[in-house]
Amino acid sequence: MPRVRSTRLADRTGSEPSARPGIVAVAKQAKVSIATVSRVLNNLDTVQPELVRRVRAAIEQIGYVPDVSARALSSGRSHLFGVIISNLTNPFFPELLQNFEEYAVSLGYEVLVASTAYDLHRMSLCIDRMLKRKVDGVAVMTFGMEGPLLTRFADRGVPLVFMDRAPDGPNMSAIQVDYETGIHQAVQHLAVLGHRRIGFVSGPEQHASVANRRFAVEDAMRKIGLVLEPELTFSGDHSLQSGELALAHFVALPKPPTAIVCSNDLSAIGVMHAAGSRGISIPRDISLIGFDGIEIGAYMVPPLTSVVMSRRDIAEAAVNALWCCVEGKVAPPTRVGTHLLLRRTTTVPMGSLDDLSCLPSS
Amino acid sequence: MPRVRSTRLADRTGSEPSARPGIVAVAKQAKVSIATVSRVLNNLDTVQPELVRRVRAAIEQIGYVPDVSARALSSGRSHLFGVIISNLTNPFFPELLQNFEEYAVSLGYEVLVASTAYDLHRMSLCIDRMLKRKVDGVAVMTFGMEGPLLTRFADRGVPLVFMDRAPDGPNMSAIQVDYETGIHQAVQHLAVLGHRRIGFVSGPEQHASVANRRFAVEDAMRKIGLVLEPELTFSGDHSLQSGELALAHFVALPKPPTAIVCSNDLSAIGVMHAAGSRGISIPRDISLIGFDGIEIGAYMVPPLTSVVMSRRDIAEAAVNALWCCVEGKVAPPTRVGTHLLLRRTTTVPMGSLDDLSCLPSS
DNA sequence: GTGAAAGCGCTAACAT
DNA sequence: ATGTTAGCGCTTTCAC
Repeated sequence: MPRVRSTRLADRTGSEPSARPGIVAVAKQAKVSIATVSRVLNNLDTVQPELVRRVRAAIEQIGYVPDVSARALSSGRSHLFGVIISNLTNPFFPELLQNFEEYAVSLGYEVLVASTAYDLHRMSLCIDRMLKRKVDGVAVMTFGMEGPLLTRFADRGVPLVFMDRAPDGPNMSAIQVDYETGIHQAVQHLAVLGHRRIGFVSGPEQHASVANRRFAVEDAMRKIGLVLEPELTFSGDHSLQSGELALAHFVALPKPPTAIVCSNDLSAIGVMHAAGSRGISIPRDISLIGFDGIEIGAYMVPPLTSVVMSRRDIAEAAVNALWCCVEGKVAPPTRVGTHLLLRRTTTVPMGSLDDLSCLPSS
Repeated sequence: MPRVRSTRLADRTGSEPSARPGIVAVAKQAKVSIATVSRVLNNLDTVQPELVRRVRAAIEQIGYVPDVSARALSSGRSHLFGVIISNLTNPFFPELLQNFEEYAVSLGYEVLVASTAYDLHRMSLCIDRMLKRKVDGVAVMTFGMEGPLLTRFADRGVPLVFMDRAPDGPNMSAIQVDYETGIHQAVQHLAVLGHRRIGFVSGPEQHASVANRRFAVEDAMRKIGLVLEPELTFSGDHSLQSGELALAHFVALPKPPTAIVCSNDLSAIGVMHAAGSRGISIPRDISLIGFDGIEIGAYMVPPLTSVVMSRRDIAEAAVNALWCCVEGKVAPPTRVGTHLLLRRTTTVPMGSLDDLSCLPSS
């Protein structure tokens, strides 16, 4: 006995919304079987051009839109990519997401965003959400997705892409980022200006992509005969607040650094803010370099010098890795570059300026 | 003849991912019918407690996760809410989205984000995407969704929620924002400081929520005997860049304003930046008030005074309106408040300071 | 190359 | 209160 499903919809709207035409309607209109329509929809080049034309015309004519749920149910693929990030309010992520969305959509996918706020429970919930929606792949842009949590994905064979380092596994891939180049440029730049006491504000180092930034800084300093002093290293969490704390820590030191490198722009902005409210001038008193190259950095006063990492490149690499996995193709290894973007938060260190200004009077 | 669908998955992963248990497995395990399982899943309180317990236990035991596609296909509801915004890179939207997501998820919904970049073609695409995924409702947080575009939603009976003003229709609702309070406070504050020439940087006024801000400014000024001069009104687009242009415009005037109110924080930050690069001091030379109260505003140097509008309230009102529509309930009318958040970008106007400083020497 | 038909895993009508 | 069963709109096998 036939059910009258459309009643529900009609009830909701008051006016009768035209019942959405299905694949059957298209088939009828084009005088072909639904199988053929399906083939055309999926570009299975085993259909005669004439039939393709007729089907296309029919689709156009009756305004047919395929039903994603039905397709997902029967094909097992949701055409959904998940993105797990820590926090949307760090401008880096929206910028990343914007690109991710654009590229994913161009490939016929939608994006499901979930933010963890670094909270283990919320992380677990995020995974549930992704699993429930049967995402075809997930880009994990936060840390803490190890061990037991990860196996939930692995068990279902969900492809995963990470930053920098992926756990072992058949469906795991990683986006390689070349931190060295940009960070070496940054450290070099400071050294050339005359800085020797360089401080570093780190982020949540559980995340490989964050730890690697510190390694790159240490490495760059070592290469020019400097060391990253433990007291000049502040462990933050990439938030504005942690930047403030970092500055407070540094200026309380007997010998504060003359320059600070931050693991991300948000902390750098925090440093600027804290400096401003203490009457410490950036860059006159302390030079500052951030990391990420977020747009708003250019609008700080003074504009923030930063090591730029292309959101677009990362987003596209991530989508691509996922897409390749789904399609059974091998994702080409990607390496995303970084480079120093000079703006106005660096200058020669305090001391050297004093020396210069002393010359005339000596 | 039985198909062996799982082969595909197995092929993908190499190792055999345990076939996902379905509702049948749960029913078998709990020794009830699938209908009962379905009832438990949907909390249809017509099931005996004992059976509920058994079903819950079975679900737990075999790690059952309902299949959303199947559920969507058969129930006609996707449990997906769409959010259409102009641009993710304006910090206001991520902050809004974060709250939207949290609340929607707590109600069992996922969020599909689409950004239009104010581009008509992309807008149309956004609607296609939403329709294709059969979202149960859409929050439209950008302008340009009028007429023909909107009817695409209306035809399908998709509930819509807007800011400030909703088109007529059975499934349309609007979040009322009380701009007056906050903006009156802002204008009042400037007036009390002594400002008379107050400039206004507007946004894309096609959007009611933007136009209303201008009205509120005009209204507030009128109430204290001032008028918003046409030459002191700059029409921007809420971007950082348009803030820069605005400042350039204002300072080129024979009599520049002594204070500027911006339609959003991003433009205000643009104004600050442009001022900084011209050696114009905020607030000494020009006082500045933004709108939105985005987090980063507090980290500007000096911290940006702004009219705050709660992202949480707006997000929750939006989700709630949509949810009520879907559930056939009547959404209670919401009114979101605004208020002035004093930080450090306002002070007495230049002239009055001069007067004071002249006193001793006269 | 094309069509007929069997499910995909649920929900909801109907029968009990 | 619980079970039985017919679809939801597709994809995909299999037969032609």
